[in-house]
Amino acid sequence: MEQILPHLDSVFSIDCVLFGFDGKELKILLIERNEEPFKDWWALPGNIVGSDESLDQSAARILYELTGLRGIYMEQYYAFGDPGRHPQGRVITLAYYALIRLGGDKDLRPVSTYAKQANWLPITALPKLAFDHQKIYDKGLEKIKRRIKHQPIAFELLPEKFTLTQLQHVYELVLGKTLDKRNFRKKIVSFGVLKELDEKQKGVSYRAATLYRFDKRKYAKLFGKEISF
Amino acid sequence: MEQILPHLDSVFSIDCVLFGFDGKELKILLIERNEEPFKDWWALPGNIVGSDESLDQSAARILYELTGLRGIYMEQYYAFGDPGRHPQGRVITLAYYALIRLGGDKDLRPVSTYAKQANWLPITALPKLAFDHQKIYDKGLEKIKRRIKHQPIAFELLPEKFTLTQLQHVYELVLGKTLDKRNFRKKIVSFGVLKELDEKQKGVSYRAATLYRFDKRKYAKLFGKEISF
DNA sequence: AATATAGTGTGTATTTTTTACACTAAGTAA
DNA sequence: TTACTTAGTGTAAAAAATACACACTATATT
Repeated sequence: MEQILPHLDSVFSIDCVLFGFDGKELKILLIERNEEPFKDWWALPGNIVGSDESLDQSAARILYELTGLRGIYMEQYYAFGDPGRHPQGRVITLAYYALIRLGGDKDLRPVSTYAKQANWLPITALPKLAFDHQKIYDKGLEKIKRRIKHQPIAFELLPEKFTLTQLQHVYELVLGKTLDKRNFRKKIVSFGVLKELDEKQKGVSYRAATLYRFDKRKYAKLFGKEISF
Repeated sequence: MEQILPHLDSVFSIDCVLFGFDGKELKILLIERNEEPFKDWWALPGNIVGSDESLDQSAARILYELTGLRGIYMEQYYAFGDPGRHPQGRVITLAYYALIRLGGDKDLRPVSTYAKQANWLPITALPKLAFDHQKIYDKGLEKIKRRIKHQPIAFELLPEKFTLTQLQHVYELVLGKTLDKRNFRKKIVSFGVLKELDEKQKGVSYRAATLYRFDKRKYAKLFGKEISF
């Protein structure tokens, strides 16, 4: 988002693609703009980088202001700076993606005045986006597709305790293809970063699945080894 | 590089890690600063982004000013913006790497006044670098290590016609490990992006090797398929 | 002409990884 | 007790990765 346009040569902002998973769908958080340009359009949340904060801090602040969440996994992935990308002047923006597990829509905080509303929208049915935000989103999705194959980031979209089926579901949604159940389980277990718990899924009307947890200590020991899907 | 510091809230620059290969070693281009801060230190070449140029254009211009070269493969890879990274104020910098084949040091142009000299230095013996440029370089090397495994970028470091041994040499230098000759050739040929020429290496005092060329058309046909080393 | 030198170019067997594929077990609800 | 729904498991075949050594060829040297 780039509403504040002081008369400087250039403005430096951060835009965020916040991916959320509610157990069913992969969604991103969009805000409906209440100001020109692109009034009434949907846009990625973003803001100007403060003068005393690091880039990562700035991204975390933007996310916090919108969702009230802290400690979320975020990663910088690309800078967009075409001279024409903002109709009112030069705005260079740095894109971050974040991965968030959604427990209902309660995560949403009141939103600042420049937005009418903020909403989690499924990535399978996104509206037209303001500015070059479609490009920013596309590149973000591409990045997490690539990264989920090599880094243990899928867990960031799930609750602390999860079933293997849920984990597979995340992979399938991000990669955009179905995976074989037996092969998936074989592989994910062979990485040795999961801890099997003495606990079962609850509240389901069928056989309850075993719960697992991502084991950071085991993962730390693998340092250097490549994970690959 | 960040010499110009107008009294703005923040300054936005680009720094470049220019990787060059001379047939023997992998080198990067560094400049020796002639101004405070970090006077007499070696630093990555860089400059302020102009108000009417895109980020890629800006990076290309910086490279051109220093080397006289155009049409070089460059890629943006990370933004560095810690509040303390520049002693005189807030400077956010976007890092690019470039891959260049060196044909002797003739590529070097006269250098602007803020630098005493510019030099290609082997990456195996780099001096201490100004600002946070060591961090920027480290991340750049990491990036090309990763990218050379999946994208056909090694050719950018070689002349148009090259031998398989030269190509292997590039991979070994970038990856920092030796590769098996037979397996390397088997694999690289199986990708199907090389065109074998009716031409041999010249001027060597031993059996001349066959020359190859990177075949962009064949590569275009592979779109979507993953290359992997 | 013979020899030394230095890098080119090639094949196969073994191991590891990836893929394809289908049924039984367990728990809940009616 | 039966129907329903998802959990959980193994094996065989194919593909990919690895390990490994020697003969060939062009030139330079004597």
